[in-house]
Amino acid sequence: MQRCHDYIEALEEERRKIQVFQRELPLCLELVSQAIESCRQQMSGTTQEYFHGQSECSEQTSSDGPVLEEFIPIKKTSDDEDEQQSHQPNDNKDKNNDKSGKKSDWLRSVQLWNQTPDPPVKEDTPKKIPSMEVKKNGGAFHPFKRDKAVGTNPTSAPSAATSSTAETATGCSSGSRKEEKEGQSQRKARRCWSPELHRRFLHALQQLGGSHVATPKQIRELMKVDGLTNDEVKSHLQKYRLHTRRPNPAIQHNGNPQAPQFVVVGGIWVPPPEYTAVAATTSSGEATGVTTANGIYAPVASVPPSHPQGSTQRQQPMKPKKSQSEERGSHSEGGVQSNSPATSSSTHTTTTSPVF
DNA sequence: TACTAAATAT
DNA sequence: CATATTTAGT
Repeated sequence: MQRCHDYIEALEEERRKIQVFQRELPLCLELVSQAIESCRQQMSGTTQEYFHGQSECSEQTSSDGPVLEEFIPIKKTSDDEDEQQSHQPNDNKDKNNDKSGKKSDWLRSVQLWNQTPDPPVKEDTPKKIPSMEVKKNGGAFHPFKRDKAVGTNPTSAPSAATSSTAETATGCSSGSRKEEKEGQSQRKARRCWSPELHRRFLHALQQLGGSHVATPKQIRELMKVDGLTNDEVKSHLQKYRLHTRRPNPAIQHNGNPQAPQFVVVGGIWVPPPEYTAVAATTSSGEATGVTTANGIYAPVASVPPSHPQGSTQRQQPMKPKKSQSEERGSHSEGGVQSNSPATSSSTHTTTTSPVF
């Protein structure tokens, strides 16, 4: 008897632990519960020949078991995640009498956990509904409000400012108009990359050794701008890389050797070779000479060779995937960059950075 | 309409 | 994390 009792306690202890992982181990939890229950019954009715058949006993009978009240019938209705915690499969209200249904219930619930949260419910989809009916109610009414998880964040007020200069809202054309609607799609308000912000971005980039080795997360951390998210940085980085890579095919040569002493190669985007300075620390170099640690606008002094393409990035040819992190160590960019094919017969490429 | 920037999906 | 696609603002 005593042993049994201890056993039960031990099991309960286990169950407590498992409970934390209900989602992951639903069956485990269930089995332990049943085991406990079975033991209890057996004990209580030592004499009583209760035949608990297949462990199906209901717990409630005696149910001194504190347990299971966490059953929440649950239905996935609410989109809120997590609520499902307890999800005990058997909401056995009927227990004994019908053993058949049970098993299937379990399975069903298990699946739910895995995915497809709420097949049944029509609306209320947690996130984006692919499309479908979307737009139609242009605001008519959306009974269900879609709270925005992240929402609240400061975003709207550009302020943020992070220390130092308050990065005036600048740029962003048109004043702030944030429709507070909130009713529907809730697309995050666009973040405007003010010059200040971009400057920080560049700075971070520089510290990290170039747009191709820097990762969004690192960048964000270096920028130290509060409300900024990885996704925003990521997106900006993407754009940056894009711009920087193809400064502009057209211009060069075109015939006007004369006047334009400088061409706008790409404004801020094209800060090709710098980084080197910093790179010193870590090496690399990759970018030929052109020191210019410069800040943002780097007048790329001629340097025909490097030019847009050659220098900064080009590694594209092969290795399309995975790889990239390590790099930096040395790699002076195997070949490439060097030569300066005629391409730029061009004369000078001085950049001027227009505004941003 | 063509393009760009930023958000979001893969 | 890298890219692709979508949604807006010009």
